Amino acid sequence: MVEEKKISKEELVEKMGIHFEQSGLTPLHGRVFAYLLLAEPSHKDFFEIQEFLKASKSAISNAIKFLLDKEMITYITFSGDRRRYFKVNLKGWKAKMKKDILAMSTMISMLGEVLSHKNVDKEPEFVNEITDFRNVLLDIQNIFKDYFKEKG
Amino acid sequence: MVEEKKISKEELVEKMGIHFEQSGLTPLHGRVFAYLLLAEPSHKDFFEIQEFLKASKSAISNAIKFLLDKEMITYITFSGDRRRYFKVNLKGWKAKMKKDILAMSTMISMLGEVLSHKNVDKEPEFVNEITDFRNVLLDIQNIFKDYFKEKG
DNA sequence: TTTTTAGTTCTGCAAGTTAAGAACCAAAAA
DNA sequence: TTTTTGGTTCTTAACTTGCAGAACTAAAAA
Repeated sequence: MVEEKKISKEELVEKMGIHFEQSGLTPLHGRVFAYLLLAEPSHKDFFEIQEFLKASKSAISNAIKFLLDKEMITYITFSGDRRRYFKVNLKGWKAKMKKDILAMSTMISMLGEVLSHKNVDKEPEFVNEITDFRNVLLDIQNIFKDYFKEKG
Repeated sequence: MVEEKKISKEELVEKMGIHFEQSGLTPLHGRVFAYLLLAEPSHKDFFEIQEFLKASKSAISNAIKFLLDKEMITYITFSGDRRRYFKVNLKGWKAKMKKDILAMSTMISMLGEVLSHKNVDKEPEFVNEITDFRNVLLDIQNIFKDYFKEKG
């Protein structure tokens, strides 16, 4: 049975690129990451990335620099070959996600400060709503802590 | 015992504003929301917001429009008073957060497409890593679904 | 009717961002 | 030593954003 690949690599890179863009990367950074996710073999050199994405060297260089810095990609090398071969770093990506999720703690502590500024007697319903919301965040945070404790 | 409020309202608005900015709002949109979170009473009119934040009418108008559209705030009115009094909408905020979290499903389905493009025989370890990562996302999504099913 | 209030919408600009192009550089090859 | 390879860094153009200011509008007050 021949497998049908409904959507081309190019199209999928664009589509995923848009998603990464929406989650904070620049269009090109997103496309570089998407390209590497789809790459077969999973490691590609500078020129292959540049050629596929038809972008300038400087843009590719900066994208690689950025993604390396965020630990969303790493690279491997082969002896007798000066080029670096870049590939997605799933561990780094996961760590980043974990960090983003746990950034919730900032919100939790800020809501704590908000509550400490409130006069409970004045608008008890509103104070309760904030408290409840903060408790939801605390619940979620604990669920995650448990999950990450168990599953890394 | 007299309560000491360590940090001023102004400072807290700036601090929270920066946090909201980092999570996608513009600086001013973030500050308006932060101001309303701290407001006592919890509803403030256009001019009070403008005065506190020292911003232009148009900027405040657009911030309010934006936050209303995202359902992060609502307003109440009082008979014989034409002004609208804006206040944070905790239900709407929570709903937005929930929606943002469940936007993860886009990533899950994209990784599904990535996997369908992969030749499993070629780099089984990498395919497994992606599969594992996708499963983590699925786990997290389910944890949220369960939590929200139980606790609203 | 005119004026004031409570905003909204339009216009414009300063600041920031994205990516291109060219100049540059270090290591390896010739 | 010179040239090529594999990039990085600097500069710049095009575009986007965030917000101010001014013009505008509809409802209420005078």
